[in-house]
Amino acid sequence: MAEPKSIVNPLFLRDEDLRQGIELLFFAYRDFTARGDAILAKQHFGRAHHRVIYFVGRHPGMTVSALLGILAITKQSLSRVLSQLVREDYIVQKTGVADRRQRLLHLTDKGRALEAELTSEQRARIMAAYKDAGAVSVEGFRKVMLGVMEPASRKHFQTPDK
Amino acid sequence: MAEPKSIVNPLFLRDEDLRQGIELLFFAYRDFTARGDAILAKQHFGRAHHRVIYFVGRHPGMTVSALLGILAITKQSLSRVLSQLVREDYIVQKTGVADRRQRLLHLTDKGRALEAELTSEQRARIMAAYKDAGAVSVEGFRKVMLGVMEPASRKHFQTPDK
DNA sequence: GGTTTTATGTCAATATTGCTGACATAATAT
DNA sequence: ATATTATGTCAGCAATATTGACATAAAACC
Repeated sequence: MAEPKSIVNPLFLRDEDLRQGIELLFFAYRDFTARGDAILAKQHFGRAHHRVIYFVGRHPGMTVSALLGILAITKQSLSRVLSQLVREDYIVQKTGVADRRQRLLHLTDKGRALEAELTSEQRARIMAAYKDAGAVSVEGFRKVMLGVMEPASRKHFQTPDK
Repeated sequence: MAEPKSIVNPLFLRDEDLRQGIELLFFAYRDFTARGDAILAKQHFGRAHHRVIYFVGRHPGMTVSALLGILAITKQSLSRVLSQLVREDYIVQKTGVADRRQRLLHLTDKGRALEAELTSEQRARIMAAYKDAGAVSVEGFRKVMLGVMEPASRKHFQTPDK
């Protein structure tokens, strides 16, 4: 046989490397979310609550539609989680001024506190990994991750100000 | 105020960059698994079935314990999925020779076919991203991902032969 | 001004994934 | 002979997600 693929593909595109890529994503994502899940479980919340809190914290005043667009789940799925968060005073919905159909989403103080607790752990994890790897590696990480995601998802990373 | 953090942290460790890191992981992982989930749904399987098929394909003859160690779930959770896959002839269990308590796991032809269908899509996705990003970026990606995961998970990436 | 579309919410039924706890069997190790 | 290990299974529970159907209020269109 004499390895036909090694002629066609550069060394970093061998089947073994691609499988390693698959596994890097699996283990990194799993470990990345594990701690947050544990914190949430104490509040009887799950990862879905975390995502909602995270993105509402990131984009205060966002609409429900925009959140649905980011999370890519159905409104019925979001509804339960969002209702809980509103009911338990982590999120408030303010009627839109320009468009009164909209329920603009904001974190409450309680919501901000939980967001900080959850995100700080993940931010610390990313920071440690970035620091160890160095700026050049971080740029490579960024490029590969953007390549892995769907083109539609990349628009969340356009940097208008940078 | 005059941005005290920008003095302490290099440019690539600003809060904005760390948040972007969190989001890169979220979107990349979500999009990475979406297509496979869709294929599985037709078979009335889910992502858990994919993971089992993937790792059994990767390590033929592995024990149930080893699989549990990799997936980091309970044996009860694995049991349902594994039983289904055995019942529907995707995986066979062979009694261990040295230790007859073990049920060594192997894919059947049917299992290998499904594994190929699922993995080829993900491999193609990784390959495209790697190609676009280039070898240096891939090495950076690798470093960051290893940094993000738990030390215990890193042992799955030791390269005894390379 | 009447019709259509949009933004949001809700009810009901279902599937998948995970958990804990309890118990069982067979085989290996001490 | 006893303890431990590898594996399996039953039962119950919780979280996340789905589809489908229906409802309301507000904006947009003609």
